[in-house]
Amino acid sequence: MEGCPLKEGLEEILNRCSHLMSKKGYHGTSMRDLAKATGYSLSGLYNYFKSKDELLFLINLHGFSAISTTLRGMLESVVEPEARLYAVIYNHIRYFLAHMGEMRVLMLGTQNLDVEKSSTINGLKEDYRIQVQSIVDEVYSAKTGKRLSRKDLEKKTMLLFGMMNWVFGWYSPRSHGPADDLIEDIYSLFLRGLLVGRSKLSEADDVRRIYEANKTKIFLAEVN
Amino acid sequence: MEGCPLKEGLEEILNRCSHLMSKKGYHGTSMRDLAKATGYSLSGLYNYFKSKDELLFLINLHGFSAISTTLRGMLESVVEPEARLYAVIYNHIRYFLAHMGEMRVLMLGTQNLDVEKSSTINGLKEDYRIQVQSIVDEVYSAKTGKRLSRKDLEKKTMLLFGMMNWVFGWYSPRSHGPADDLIEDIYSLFLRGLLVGRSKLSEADDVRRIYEANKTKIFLAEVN
DNA sequence: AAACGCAGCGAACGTTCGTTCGCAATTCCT
DNA sequence: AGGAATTGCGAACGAACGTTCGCTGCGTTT
Repeated sequence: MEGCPLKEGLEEILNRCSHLMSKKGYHGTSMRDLAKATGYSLSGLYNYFKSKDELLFLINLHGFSAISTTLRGMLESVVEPEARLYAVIYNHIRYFLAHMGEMRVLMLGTQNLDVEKSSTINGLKEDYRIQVQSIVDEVYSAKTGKRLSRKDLEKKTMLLFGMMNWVFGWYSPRSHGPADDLIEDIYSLFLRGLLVGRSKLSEADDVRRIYEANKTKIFLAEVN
Repeated sequence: MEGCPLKEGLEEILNRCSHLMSKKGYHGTSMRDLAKATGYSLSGLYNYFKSKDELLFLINLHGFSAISTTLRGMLESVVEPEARLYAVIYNHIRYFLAHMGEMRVLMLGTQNLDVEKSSTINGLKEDYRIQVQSIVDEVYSAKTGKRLSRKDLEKKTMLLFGMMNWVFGWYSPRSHGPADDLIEDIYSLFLRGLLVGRSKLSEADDVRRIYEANKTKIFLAEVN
C-alpha cells in the first residue's frame, strides 16, 4: 500500500472534528461547531475538504489506513503465532485508546456516504479484518493442529473485534488499571477460549424453553 | 420493578422509529422521516410523545426495561451458575437479534438527552450491568473457589458485553449459522477464557517495543 | 342532546443547516 | 518583482429542521 502525507494542518482538523463527532454523531455536529472547535471560520474549513461528507470520508480513510498500516509494520517483526495474536490486540487497543474520537467515528459507520466513498472504506475495513482473521487462523492451527471452518473462523474473529471495539464504552485507566493489563486480559481470555473446544451445557434446552415461556410478558418500567 | 402497558399504538411507533434511527442516527432521522415511516402525519406524532428527545428516551426506557425484565424472569427458574451464565447470554443475544433496531439505538447512547432523562436511562443500564456482573461473579467463584477483584470482575464482564453487543455489526444467520450456535460460541469462549488463568506471553515486551518504534510512521493511504 | 377529550391533520413559525460567493491577504514559483 | 495559487473570511443563499397552532372528526361521558 502506497502512502502520501496529509495536507498541512488537515490531520489536526480531522482530530478535532472526530472528537466532536464522536460525541454528537455525524448529523448532530454542525459545520459551525466544527469551525468553532478548529479555530477556522465556517467557510475557511472548505479549503481542507469540499463537503461534510468528504470530511467523514477522510476521517474513515485516515483511521483505517493508519491502524492497518501500523499492524502490517508490526507483523513484519513478529513470527511466533501467539506473539502475532498479541501484537494484533496490542496494536488495536493502543491505537484505539490513543485515538478514541477517531475510532468512535469509525464505529458509527458510513451510512451517510455515497456508494463510491463507502465502498472504498469498506475495502479498507475488509483488508484489516482479513489481516486479523488470518492471525487467528494461524494461532489456532499452530496450537491445535486442526483447522477452523471459515464460518467458525469468522465468528471467533468477530468476537475478538467485539471485545476490542467495545472498550471505548467503558474503559478508563483510572478505574480499570493500565492499558497493558487490559490487553493481556483480552489476549488471555480470547486465546484460552479459542483453543479449548466448545463446551456443551446440559441445561441449554431448559434455558431455551424458559426464554420462550417468558418472552411474552414484557412491560415498560414505571417511571413515577 | 412495577410495570405498566404502553399507550395503544406507541409500541409499534417505537419499533419503526428505532429501525430508522438505527440506520441514520438520532439527528440524521427527521420527524418527517419518522412520520412517513409510521404512517402518521408530522404533527400527529406529537400525540404520542411530546418531543423528539422524549421519543429517544422512550425507546431507551422500553429497551432496557424489557431486556432486564426478561433476564430477571429467566433467572428465577435457573439455579446452576453455568446455566445462569448461559441464560444471560441467551437472553441478551435473542432479544438483541429480535430487536436489532431498538438495540442499535440503545448502543448509540443518550448524549442528546437532558440530564434527568439520561440519568434515568443510566440507572436502568447500570441495573442490567450489575445483574450480568453478579452472574459472572457467581460462576467464577463456583468453578474456581476463588473470587475476582472488583476491577477484574468489571473488566471481564465488559469483555462479555463487547462480544454480545458487537454482533449487530456482522452477524447474519445465512452466513454464520443459527443463533443458538452463536450463543454457544460466546458462552464457550467466555467461560473457558474466564476460568483459565492469565497466560503470560514471553514476547510481550518485544511486541511493545516494536509498536513504539513503528507508530511514528503513519501515512494516509493513497486514493488515486 | 350537549359537552368534552382525544387522535389526527395541513400550514406555518422561527431557527439552523450545508454550501457558495466575492474579496482580502499571504505564499509560492519563476 | 510580478503573476498565480493558496488560505482565509463575512455575508448570504435556499432547504430542511423541530415544534406549534387551529381546526376537523369521533367516541365517551353526563
